[in-house]
Amino acid sequence: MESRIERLCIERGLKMTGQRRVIARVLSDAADHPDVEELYRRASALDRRISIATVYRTVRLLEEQGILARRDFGGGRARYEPSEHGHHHHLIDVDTGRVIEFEDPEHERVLAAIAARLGFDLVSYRLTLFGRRPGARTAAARPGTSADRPARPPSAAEAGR
Amino acid sequence: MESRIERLCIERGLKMTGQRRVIARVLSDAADHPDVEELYRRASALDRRISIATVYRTVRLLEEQGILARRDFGGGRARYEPSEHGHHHHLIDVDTGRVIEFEDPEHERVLAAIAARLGFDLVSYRLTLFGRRPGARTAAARPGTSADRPARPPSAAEAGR
DNA sequence: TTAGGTGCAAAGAGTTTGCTCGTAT
DNA sequence: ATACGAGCAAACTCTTTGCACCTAA
Repeated sequence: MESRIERLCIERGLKMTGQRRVIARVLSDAADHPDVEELYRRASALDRRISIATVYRTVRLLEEQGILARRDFGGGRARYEPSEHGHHHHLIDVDTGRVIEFEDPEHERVLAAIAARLGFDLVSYRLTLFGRRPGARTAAARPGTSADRPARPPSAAEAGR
Repeated sequence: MESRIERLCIERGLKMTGQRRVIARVLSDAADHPDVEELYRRASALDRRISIATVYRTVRLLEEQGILARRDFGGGRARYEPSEHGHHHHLIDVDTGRVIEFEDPEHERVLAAIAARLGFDLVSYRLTLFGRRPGARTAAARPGTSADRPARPPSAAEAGR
C-alpha cells in the first residue's frame, strides 16, 4: 500500500522510483528520529539495491519539499522525522540517548515576544532539553559541559529509538 | 599582561606554553562566538608558529576544564565562548548569521518543570532563536525549513562577529 | 630530566558530487 | 524519447591522531 510520504511525493509531482518508494515507506513507518545510516539500514533490509548516496539525496530532497524535518541532537549526525508531526520539542536522556517528545504551545508566544524585544521577527527556534532520570548514575557530570553540546550519548547509533 | 583564561589555566595546573598563552588571550579578548578557523586566524596574527591542530587540541582541553563552552549554531562547525559568561541564550539572524545574546532567567524554572513532568531532572538545555529583521529580504523562506537546522548563514566565516 | 605539548601530514566521520548508466513518465 | 534518478567512487569539510621533535616545570 501507498505510504503517507509516498503520497506527498506524488502530490508534488516527484518521480517515484523503487528506491524512493522504499525510503518513503521507511520514513512513514519510523516512530523515532533515525539518522541517515539507520535509514539506510532499514531501507536496505527491504530492498538491497539502495545506496547510501540515494538516501542522502532523498532526505535532502524531502527536507527541501518540507516533508521531512532535519534535527540536530548533537553527536555530529543529522536526524530526521516527518515534519507534519505537530510542533513539538525534544528531551534527550543524556544517559541513554533516548529522545522524548513534548509539546508546549505557550512557548511560541513567549519566544516571539523575546525576539520582538530584540528587534526581530521570530523565524523558528529550537528548544532541546537534556535530562536524566532521577537515580541514574551521575556519569561524567562535568560542570562545564555546554548546554549546547552535552556529553555524547553512549552510542550515536543507539540514540533516538 | 596575564589574560583571564591564562589565569584559569594556571590555577588548574596546566602547562603554559607560548601557543597556549596566545590562544588564551585570543579567547579572553573575544566578545563573539568564533569557530576554530577564526580562532586560528586571530592566534596566527599574534604568533605565526601556531598550528590549527593546536587550536583544536586547546579548545578541547579548555572545554573539558569547563573554561570554554562549545556551541552549535548549525552550519556544521563548533563555536566557542568563555563559559563564565552568565547564563544566556542566542538569537541568530538568519540573513546575516549574526548572533545576539539574551537572557531569560524565567525559562530555567519552566523547563525544569517540563522535564519533571516527563520524569527527568533537567541537566541542561539549549534554546536558540532564529529571526529576521523586519524588512529584510525574505531570502529562501522554504516553508519546511527545520527549526533545528535553519538555512545556512551567508558565509560560515562571516557569522558570529 | 621528563611528562606533556606541538607541527605536520595522514586518517576519520559525515556528507556531497561527477560521471555514466538506468528508468519513470 | 528524454528528463531525471541511482550507483559508485572520489572529493569535501570539519576534526582527530600518530609520530618525531621540543619545552615548561
